[in-house]
Parts: sequence; C-alpha cells; structure tokens
Amino acid sequence: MSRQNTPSLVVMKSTLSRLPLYYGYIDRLQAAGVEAVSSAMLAQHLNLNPVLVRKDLAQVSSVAGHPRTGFEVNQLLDDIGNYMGYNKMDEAILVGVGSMGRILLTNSKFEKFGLNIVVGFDKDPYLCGIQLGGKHILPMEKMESLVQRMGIRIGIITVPDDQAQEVCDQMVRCGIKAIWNFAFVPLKVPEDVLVKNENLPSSLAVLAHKLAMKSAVPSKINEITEN
Amino acid sequence: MSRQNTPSLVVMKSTLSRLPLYYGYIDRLQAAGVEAVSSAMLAQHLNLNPVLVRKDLAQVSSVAGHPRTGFEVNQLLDDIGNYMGYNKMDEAILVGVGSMGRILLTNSKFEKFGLNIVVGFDKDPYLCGIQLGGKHILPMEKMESLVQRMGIRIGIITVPDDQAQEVCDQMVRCGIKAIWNFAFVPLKVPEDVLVKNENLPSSLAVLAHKLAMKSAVPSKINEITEN
DNA sequence: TAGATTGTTAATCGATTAACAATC
DNA sequence: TAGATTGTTAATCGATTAACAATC
Repeated sequence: MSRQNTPSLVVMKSTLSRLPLYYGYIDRLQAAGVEAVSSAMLAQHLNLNPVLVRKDLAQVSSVAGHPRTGFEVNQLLDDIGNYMGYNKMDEAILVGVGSMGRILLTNSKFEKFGLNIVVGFDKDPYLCGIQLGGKHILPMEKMESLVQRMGIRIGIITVPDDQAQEVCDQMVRCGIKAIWNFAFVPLKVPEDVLVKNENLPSSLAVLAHKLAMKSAVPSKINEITEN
Repeated sequence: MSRQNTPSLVVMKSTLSRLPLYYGYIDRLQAAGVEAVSSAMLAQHLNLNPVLVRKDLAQVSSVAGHPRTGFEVNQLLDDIGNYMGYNKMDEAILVGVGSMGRILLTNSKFEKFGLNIVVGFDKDPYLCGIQLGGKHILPMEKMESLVQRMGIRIGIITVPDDQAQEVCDQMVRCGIKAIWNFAFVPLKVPEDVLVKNENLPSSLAVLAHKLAMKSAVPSKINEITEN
C-alpha cells in the first residue's frame, strides 16, 4: 500500500496563512461588483506563484474553477469563509484590559473573521463594570463560570509578562483550549492546548534585520510572504 | 565544483523567527544570574527540537559552545543581539496615530529590540504638536524632510485601510526601504522595498481554525511554532 | 477553433530530524 | 574515565515550483 500524500483533511500550514489574503482581496472584488476571479489574478495582486494559488483554492473550494473564467466570486468567498470559520462566530475572552487589550476589544475587524471577543477580564477593580466597544469588563473571579457557561474555548492574554503564566494556568483550568499570547514569555500548557505567540517588537526587529541583510548582500529577497 | 549548501551569509528564514525566543529566554536567565545555557535547556523550555536549536546557535554564535556546559550566557546574548541588530538602534517613523499607532509609539519594548520609533505623523491637525511616549506627532508635510535628514529607512503604516497605499507611496518617495503594514491591503511597492504585513484579526482566526480542525480530527498538532 | 485557465503529477527546493563522531 | 554536550553529515519530510494534459 503506497503512502497517501496530501491527505484531504490536513491542509498545508502555509495555505492557512494565505487564505486570509485571498479572502481580503476577493472581498474587495465582490464589493466592486466583480463576478469572477482567476488564480492568475489573485497571484499577481498578492505576489504569489499562480500554481500555489490554484492548489490552495482547489483545497478549499467546493466547486471546480471554470477554465477560461476562473472562480465565481460569491461562491469562493463563501467557501473560504466557511473553511476558515469566518461565517460562524467563535467566541473568545480576553484577560488584561491595558492598551493592547483595549485595541482588541474595540477592533471591529474581528467580527469579519468570525470572532467575537465577548468580555474582557481585569484584576483592577476600577476597570470592572465599565464597557469598551460594547464589551463588559469583569473581575477575574467571574472568569471560570462565564467560560464554562458559554463553552468558550479561546483565550487572549494581554497582561504584563510576569502575570502571563498565572493567567494562562487559570484559563487552562477553566477549559480554554487555544491561547493567543501577547506576553513575551513561553507559556507552559498541557499537550492539548494550542498557543499562538504574538510579539510585535520582534516582528519589526526581524523586518529591520532583513533590511540590514539586504543592504549588506544585494539580492532579490523582497516581499515577506510567510506571515 | 559542487554546490555549497547553507552559505554562511544566508540564514534560514525560520531561524530568524526563533532567535527572538532564544533571546528572550536567555535574557531572563542572565537576569537570574545563570552563567551557562545548553541547547537542550533552550529546546526544552521553548518546545523545540534540540538539534534545531544547536544549528541555530551555531549560525549566530561567535564562539563554539562548550561540550558538557553549553554556551556562556553573556556571550550568547550578545551574539544574538548583534546578529539581530538589537544592540544598535534602528530608527523608524510611524504614520497614523490611531489606537494602534499609539500603542506602538508608547511601547517601550521596541527599544530592547534595537528599534526606535522616532516620530509619528498624522494628517489630523489636532494631533500634531502633541507628544506620546516622548515622541512628537508631526503633520504629514514634514515627513519627507525628516526621513531624508535622518536617513530613516523603516516606516510603519497604521492608517485606515483605504489610506494605506497612499501613505505607502509617500514613504517610498521619501526613500523608505522597509514597511511594516497594519492595514489589511496588499501594498504595491517597487522591487527593492520590503513589506511585512501584520493582521491581528486573521492571526486569531487562524488559531481558531486550528482549534476547530483539532477538535474534528484529534492529533498531536500542538504548539504553533512558526510565528 | 484557439487560448486562457484549470487541476494534477513529478521535480526541486529548503527546513527539520536522525545518526554519529568529536570534545571537554 | 564516563557522560553530557557539541557540531556535522545524511535522511526525511513538507512545501513550492515546473511541466503538462484536460476543459470550456
């Protein structure tokens, strides 16, 4: 029995990072009244290899593309949306209502991606009770019951670095299964909990470093696509 | 003549994304007074393969590690810092002093990574003249002369999506060579300009999607290391 | 039809992991 | 010395690219 490559349920990690790009672009096309889009067009506008785009789309599209015309915009947008879960709301909680926490709580773009940050928690009693972007801020003690009652599985950590692990532990105890971590500390979590670290300063530092490298050794390293 | 693999000047893309992690961890070790660190220790704490860590360190360390003890903490921290440019300040400008712009202007962590966001620009005349985190906010008209006078090559775009391309064009005209883009539009830039897109909502959406996949097909996909 | 576009199979490329000899 | 740790070479794995037949 030969080995099955590209099993249908598993999508390449990198495809996942490109789907939002396609989505954003196709969304604009739809708004502009365009009815069809080809892989070539997407590839050109997003600076990607057309074959790569075709493979990505083949994986998520529910219908085959039409030779000569490409994909139907509405259908494709819907398919990517379904695939990525943009079309059904996922709920998340946020802990740490500092400046980053506030941005996330009030950023309306999350909704477009199927995400609803339902409440913010903070240990500061002066913050508790107020609302931000229509979201309540609650004291930490309320976390467990709320998470369990609503069956929430995604948590966002925007507390200072030295409190991150503690908050993480609390989240895990509540039953959170995926954590988006803005603190710059590696979190210890059980095997079955996903962690995605976000570190803005180091993202910029990587960009700065690439620029420095590029000036030192002229080459054609250009758009940074990896995300 | 056989092909040279792993040319010394080019570092694997992914190494670059791990170096900040090493740096952060070793920095804490240094603060705690620890004098030596092994690849194995780093690997364990950061959830990475030890061989991978050894290869990464071999690429950036100026001295070989010592069998049995590992690497000297001060030296290694310095080497990674030098390699990534944390030890020499890079200057950047920021355009768009909204909530995200403010966070970036006032976040002191950038300094640690060798980054200094020197000024913010905004087209709102009411913002111009004030200071945030010790940084002046200036009107857009001042951009060109300041960028050229200071020889700045990094620009950060935190304006609304529909103004991003215009700001990008302005930056490019001023001589900016690397752009960190928070708007959700693909920027058109000349060949020699680097662009790094940041899209927080879609990062979270990818995490949510992975969680959904994992629940559907139990497997051992766990920590998300790619950054 | 001719040609643009699709989807697929094979080749290439690059990063990660495994195996192992060298070192203090 | 024995053993932990290093750095390197070879094997594996996975993603991207190239080549191409199929389709409207």
